[in-house]
Amino acid sequence: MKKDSAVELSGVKEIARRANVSIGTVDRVIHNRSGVSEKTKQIIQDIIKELDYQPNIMARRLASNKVLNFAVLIPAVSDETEFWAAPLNGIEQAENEIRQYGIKVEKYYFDLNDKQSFVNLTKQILKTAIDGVLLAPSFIDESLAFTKQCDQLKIPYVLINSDLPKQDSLCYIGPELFHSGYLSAHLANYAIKDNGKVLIINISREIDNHHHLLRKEEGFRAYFDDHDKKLTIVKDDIRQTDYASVASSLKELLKAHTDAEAIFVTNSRVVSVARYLQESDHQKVLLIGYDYLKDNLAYLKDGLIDFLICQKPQEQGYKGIMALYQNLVLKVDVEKNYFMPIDIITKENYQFYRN
Amino acid sequence: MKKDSAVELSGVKEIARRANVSIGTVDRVIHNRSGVSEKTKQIIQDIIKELDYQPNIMARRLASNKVLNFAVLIPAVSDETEFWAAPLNGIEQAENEIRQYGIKVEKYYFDLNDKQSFVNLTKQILKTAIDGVLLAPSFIDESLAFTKQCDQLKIPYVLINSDLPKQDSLCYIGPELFHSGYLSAHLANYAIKDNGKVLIINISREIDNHHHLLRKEEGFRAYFDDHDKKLTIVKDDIRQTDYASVASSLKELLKAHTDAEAIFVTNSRVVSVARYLQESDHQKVLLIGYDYLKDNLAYLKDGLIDFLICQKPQEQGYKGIMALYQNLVLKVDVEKNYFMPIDIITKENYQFYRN
DNA sequence: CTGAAAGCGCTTACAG
DNA sequence: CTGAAAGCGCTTACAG
Repeated sequence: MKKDSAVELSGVKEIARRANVSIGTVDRVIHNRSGVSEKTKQIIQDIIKELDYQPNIMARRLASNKVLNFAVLIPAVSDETEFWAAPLNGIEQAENEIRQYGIKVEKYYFDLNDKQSFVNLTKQILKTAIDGVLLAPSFIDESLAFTKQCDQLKIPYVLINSDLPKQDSLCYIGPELFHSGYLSAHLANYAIKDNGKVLIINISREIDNHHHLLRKEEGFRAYFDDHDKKLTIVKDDIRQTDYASVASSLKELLKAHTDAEAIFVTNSRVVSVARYLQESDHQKVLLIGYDYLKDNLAYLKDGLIDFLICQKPQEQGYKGIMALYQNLVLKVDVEKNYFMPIDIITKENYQFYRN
Repeated sequence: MKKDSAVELSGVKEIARRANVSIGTVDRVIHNRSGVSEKTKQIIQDIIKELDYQPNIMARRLASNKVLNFAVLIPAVSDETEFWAAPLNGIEQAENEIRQYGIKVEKYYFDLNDKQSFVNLTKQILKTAIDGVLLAPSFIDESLAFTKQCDQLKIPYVLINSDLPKQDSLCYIGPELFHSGYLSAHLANYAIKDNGKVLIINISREIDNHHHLLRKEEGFRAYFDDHDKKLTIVKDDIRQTDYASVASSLKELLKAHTDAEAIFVTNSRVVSVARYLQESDHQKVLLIGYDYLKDNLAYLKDGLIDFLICQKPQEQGYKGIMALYQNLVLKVDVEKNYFMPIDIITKENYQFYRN
C-alpha cells in the first residue's frame, strides 16, 4: 500500500529479486549459514557488494527475538573502593541505552580483599549462558585463568581499568599509567626549584601486587630524567592504610624532609595526606593525587590538594559495555586499546568534570 | 508460532486486550491523537500506567517509515577556523549512529567573516521542511532573529559553542567561559612570583563583538582578586591577526615587559605568540592558550606552550545532534545547559586527549 | 539446497 | 469514535 512499484527497493527483498531467489536464501548467505549452493551464494554476495547493502539493525533485532546476556565482573563498591561506583554507573547507563535492543546485563561484584570471591564468581558466570563479559582483572593469575576459559568457549571479553598481558581480549579500555605519572611530574615541576625535593608516596596494603602504582612512579621519575632536572626524590611506601597509621608515617617523613616542595601520591589515598597536612597545619606544599572522589574533592576545594589525575572511570564502564554491544550486535570492529584521556582536575574545573 | 498462550504479553497488544479495544485505538492514545472517547482514553491510560508500558523504539521507527530532517548551521572550516572541523566531526559521527533510525542531517556552512552568508543560510533552511536545528550562534542579533522564527514554527534548536541570552532553545552545549579563564589563572599562578607580572593577550579582529574572549579575561582576573595575589596584569589587544602584525605587536609588548613570567592568550591564536617566542629566541615564559589544534600541539610538544585549554569541540557537535535525537525520537528530556569540562592539555597528556 | 509463511511490536491509511 | 488489515525489514521454523 505504501510503495508504488516505481520506488526503488532495497534490502533483502531487492537482493532476492535480483538473484531470483527467496529472501530466506538471502538471509542464509548474509549470515553465512550453511545450506546454500556455492553458485547462488556467489551470485547473492555479488549483489550485496554491488548494492553496498547495509542490514537494518532495528529490523534485525526486532525479528530475531533473541536476548544477549552480558556478564560484568567488577569490584564491589565500599568505603574503601568508592572508585568503583563510577564504572558501575557507566555500565548502568549503557545498559539503559541498549536494553531496547535486547541486551541483558548481569552484574557480579567481588571483594577486592578476597581473591576467592573473585574465583567463585568466575565459576558462577561460566555456568550461565553468556554472550560477552566485561572484566576488571584485579587479580592477575585468577583473571588469566578465567579469560582462558572464555577463549575456549569463544566468549568475547572486554578488560577495563587495568590490562592483562597479551590476552586475546576484545579490547582494553582504561588508563595508560606511565604517562599519568609522567604528567604528574610535569605539574609538580612547577613547584620544585633546582636542586629541590619531591616526595613520592605509595599507600597500599598490596604495593607489590599492585604493579599499577609502580608504573605511575616510573613515569613520574622518568619525567625528571628526561628533563635533566636536578632534584632529590624521596619515596615512601606506607602499607598500613588506616588513617592513624598513615598519619604517623607522614609525621616522620615530613619531619625528615621539611624542605619538600611537592608530594605525589600514586592513588586516591592522597586524601589521607591532605588530611594530615591540614590537621598538622603544615606549610603549603604542592600535592598531587588520583581520582575524582568526594573526599578528595573536599580537599581540592580547600586548596590542600592541587591536582587530581582522573581517567574517566564512568566512561570506562560505559565504553566497555558498548564495545561488547558494537562487536556482538552491530558486528563492527572495536579499537583494541582505548586509552582514557589523562584529565587534570583542579579547584577551578572540577565542577565541570564529567566522569 | 513462537508464543504459547502461557507467555505473558506486553506492548500495545496486551494493552488492547485488557482494554478490550483494538491496537489502533491504543496507538491513538499513546500518541495523543484525537478521535478517542474520553472514557476509553482514560481506561487505556490507566492500563499503560499500571503496566509501566515502554514503547519499543525500534519497532516504532521501523513501522513509521518517516524520516526526520535536522539542519546544522555552523561556520565553514578554513585555515583560520580549523577549530570547526572538530564539531563537524562529532556531528558526522552522531549522524552515522542515528542514520539507522531514519534521521537525515543537512549541513549549512557560513563564513565567519560574513554575516550575510549566515543570514542567507537561515532563510534557506527555513524554506525546507525541518524537524530540528543545530546552531552555532556566532552572530548574536542574526541568530536571535533566526531562533525567533524557529520558536514560531515550533522547531526545536540546540545551541553549541556559545550561548544566546535567554532563548527558548532545547539546550545549550558548550563551555562556561569565565571558569576557563579562572582556571588558566590558577595554572599561570604557579609561575608568577609575588609582585610578579602576567600578560593577557587578545588576538582577534572582532574583539568587541566577540564577548566570549572578554569573559575569559574576566575569569582570569577574578582568580587573582579572589586570592589577593599581588601582581601586575598587562593586557594587550591585537586586532591584526596576520602573523607579521602580531609579531610586531609582540615585539613591542615584550620589550616593555621583559619581566613577564606568564602569558595568557584568550584563544587559539596562542600559536602566533608561541611562534614569535621561538623565533625571537625569547627566554622561557609560561604560556597558556586555547584549543587542540595541530599548530598549537606542535608548540606544546616543543615546550613553548605549557597549557592548552580545550573544551571537547567534537563532543559538542556529537551531543548537539544527539540532544535533538533524544528529544524528537526518544521523547526524553535533555539537560538545559550542558557545560563541557574544562580540559587541560599538556605535552604529557595530549596524545591521549579525546576531543 | 530452497521457498513460503508467520512473526517481531509497532504505525498507517482506510472503512465504517 | 473504532477496528481490521497491510506493512516496516528482517529472522525463524517448517516443509519439501
